[in-house]
Amino acid sequence: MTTPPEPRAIAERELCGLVNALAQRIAEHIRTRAGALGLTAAQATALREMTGPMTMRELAGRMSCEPSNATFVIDKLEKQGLVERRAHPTDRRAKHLVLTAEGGELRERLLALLTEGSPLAGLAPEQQRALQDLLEQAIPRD
Amino acid sequence: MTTPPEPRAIAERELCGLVNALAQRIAEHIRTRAGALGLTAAQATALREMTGPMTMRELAGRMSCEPSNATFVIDKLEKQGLVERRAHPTDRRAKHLVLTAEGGELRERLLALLTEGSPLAGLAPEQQRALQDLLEQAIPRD
DNA sequence: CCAGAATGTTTCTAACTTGAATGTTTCTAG
DNA sequence: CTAGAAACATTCAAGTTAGAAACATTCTGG
Repeated sequence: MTTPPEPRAIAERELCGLVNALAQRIAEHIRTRAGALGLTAAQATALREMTGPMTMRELAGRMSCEPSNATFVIDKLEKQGLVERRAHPTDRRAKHLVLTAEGGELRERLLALLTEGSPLAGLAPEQQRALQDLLEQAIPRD
Repeated sequence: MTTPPEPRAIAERELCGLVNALAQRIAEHIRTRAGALGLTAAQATALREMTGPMTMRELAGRMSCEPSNATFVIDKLEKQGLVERRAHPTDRRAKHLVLTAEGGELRERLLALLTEGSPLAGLAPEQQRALQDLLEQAIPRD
């Protein structure tokens, strides 16, 4: 009587737990690999997402974190000489983040480390594609 | 030339980002709903996972966090009179976590809040099932 | 042109999380 | 039995995160 069996909601809760569990596994994987390069997990994630010049806000979006946190992380990377904050070409409010030569090189090494022993290795390629489709549908368009 | 096109690895990286993005959405959803009840996200997650009496370590596993963090979170819930730390029936090293009457009541209200407006609402029931299958396969058995 | 709203970034604080070290209890091999 | 290894929980210190407040710049409607 206290629990009107609502299997729909229960399944959704379990699903939330699973998503979080996998995210944690991924985070831990990144932590260990990044540690081998003297980076924290957040720094590695930032480096991973730096596919090209971008703004602080864009990086924060890619990292799924708050802009204030991106500031904190980029501070560290800049201090290590891996990233530069340049003036944005068209918007003086914004900063243009650019990888230094050293940063680009470290990024390549990081990406190589991250691909081996991935937490997603348990899924076949077409399953990964299916997972990607589902996740993209679950996440509302920006 | 700097990037020998490795589409397989690139797709895996994108997937990691998507998993993390969804986990963040779920966390934010929990944060806001929990806030309405005077709980933090971690406290709400703990309450959500308290499906019955369990040990500290088991709760940590369900929350996908370290045991030391579970100690911290349960401290707060206990101080609010929502959970009790009792002696474990068979193992004197372990604690037996039990919801108080008040805790059980608040848990029901929380679960009701969490189900409405879920970040997973964008998926049809059979898609949620498919997602669950994929995640369970991706996460290695305990 | 101008005032106000909106946006990009940073600062600051409070809270959260991890990881290592510690104390207690249980298990196991000799 | 009993000594050492292993497991449960906690404490503590250090690092990470979100959120609100503040500053500078850009956008928009009058």
